[in-house]
Amino acid sequence: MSGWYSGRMAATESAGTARRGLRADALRNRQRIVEAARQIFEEQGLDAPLDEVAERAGVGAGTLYRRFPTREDLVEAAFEDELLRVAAITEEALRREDPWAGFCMLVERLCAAMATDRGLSDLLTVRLPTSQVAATMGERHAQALTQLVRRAQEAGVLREDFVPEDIFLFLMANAGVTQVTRHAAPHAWRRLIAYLLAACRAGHSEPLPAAPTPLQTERALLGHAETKGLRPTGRDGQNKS
Amino acid sequence: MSGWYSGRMAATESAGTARRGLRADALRNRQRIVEAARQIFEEQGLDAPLDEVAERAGVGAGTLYRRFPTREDLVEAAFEDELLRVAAITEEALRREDPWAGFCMLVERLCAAMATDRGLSDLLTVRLPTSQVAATMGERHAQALTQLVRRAQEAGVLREDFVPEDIFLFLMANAGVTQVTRHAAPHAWRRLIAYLLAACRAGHSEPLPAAPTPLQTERALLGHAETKGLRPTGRDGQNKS
DNA sequence: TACCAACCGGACATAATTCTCCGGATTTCA
DNA sequence: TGAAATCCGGAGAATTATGTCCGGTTGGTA
Repeated sequence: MSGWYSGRMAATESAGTARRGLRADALRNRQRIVEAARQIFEEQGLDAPLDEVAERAGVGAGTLYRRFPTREDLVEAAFEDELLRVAAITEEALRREDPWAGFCMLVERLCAAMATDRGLSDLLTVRLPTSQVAATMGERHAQALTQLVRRAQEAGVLREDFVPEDIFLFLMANAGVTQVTRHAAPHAWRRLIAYLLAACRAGHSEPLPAAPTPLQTERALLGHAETKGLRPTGRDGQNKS
Repeated sequence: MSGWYSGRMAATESAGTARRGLRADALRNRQRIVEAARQIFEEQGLDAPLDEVAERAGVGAGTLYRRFPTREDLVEAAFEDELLRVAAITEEALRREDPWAGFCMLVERLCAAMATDRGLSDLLTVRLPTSQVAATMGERHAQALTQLVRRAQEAGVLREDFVPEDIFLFLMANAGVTQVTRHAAPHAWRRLIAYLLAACRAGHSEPLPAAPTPLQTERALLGHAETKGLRPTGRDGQNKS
């Protein structure tokens, strides 16, 4: 949103489409498209119709497809800075002195980011490996992640059989919860994570965040069903055959 | 598959479409459609194209839509017996003497059923409240569920702040994991559930099932992305603009 | 200022899915 | 057996999303 294109990255050119040599109006439109995509993806997930992105950006569909030939190109451009921010979480967690606090921080911050951004949620689970950005980011952080886990285990606060891949397991679980509860019980995922962190800890068990009420649960499921593809089916009367 | 239509249910008529008074060929086709739907839904989830159901059933699209005007009608008919089987799990768990074993059995069996049946997974999370069957089944078992939880808590083996709604939380999390890992790491969900059960228990922590290897994790994500909407995009060469 | 290359945008072709219509075939019952 | 009620099935209209094409416009440069 702020400095999504900083000059130092010009060499990397990770977004798949050349940025240099663009005419002024082309560059302007590119920015508007990326910003619109970021919003739409955050609201609707990575499967959102691209025409809607073009509309919000105020450009024609042709402009969008010319600049970003595939959906993946657009996804990469839209989440470039967001992924950097996510990546920074691991390093920030490593800077914490308390190994357990660092570990919890990683899980909680990752899940929190996914809870507020459907696109990011898709990106970190379903689509992770199809994205070039994610690949490089994953490389860059697999090491930090392993380090964070090992440090907590050596401190004796994390169970020995925990493996770094479990983080992804947790992210998938988190995605499953947020996908359904996002609107009616936006904090349900915190309870899931609290359970999982309690299970990771060698011993102990801390009080859980409030559970969603039955009403919240019901509305979570209902609301999500309405949001997804379950429209009134278009049929008005019975067929009189 | 075997006795999905037992005469004693004729009074209930829960499937939304009348079954009595159907001509012989109509009834035959109805059965074939329901069986085909059960298979397709199990393989592809509840959003599978209905034409595919018609094709596998060996009937025309018109026949399918005449018998089941909405997708929900077909879903209900297809999962009628499956839901009864799921419902029986709770009662079976209650018949176990050990409260903790009963509780674990409930969670594990529910999740196992979801892991092998995409349609059931959808039904128990995303679409649960839109289904009439699920509503009645939910009524019937909310009580047994509460009883199972309370029993375990009174025995001192289940943490006091666990609530029956947490079961749904676990199911959503399980759905999130199985959705992604179904093909490449079909047992990843067991590890998640083991974590969650460990967290539920008041104290203790048992060894976890094997974690998915990095290769499995990668293939899980890749395979799932291929299966879902990420086809080759239809474009072959670069656009030469 | 004037020209050309680059770019814009919407109309259009394509594809997938849902749902309907109706001529023709089949079953049932007298 | 024969007629009438019922049902079948595929063609096709409507909808939604994707990706392309081309006439017209704009920005940059001489």
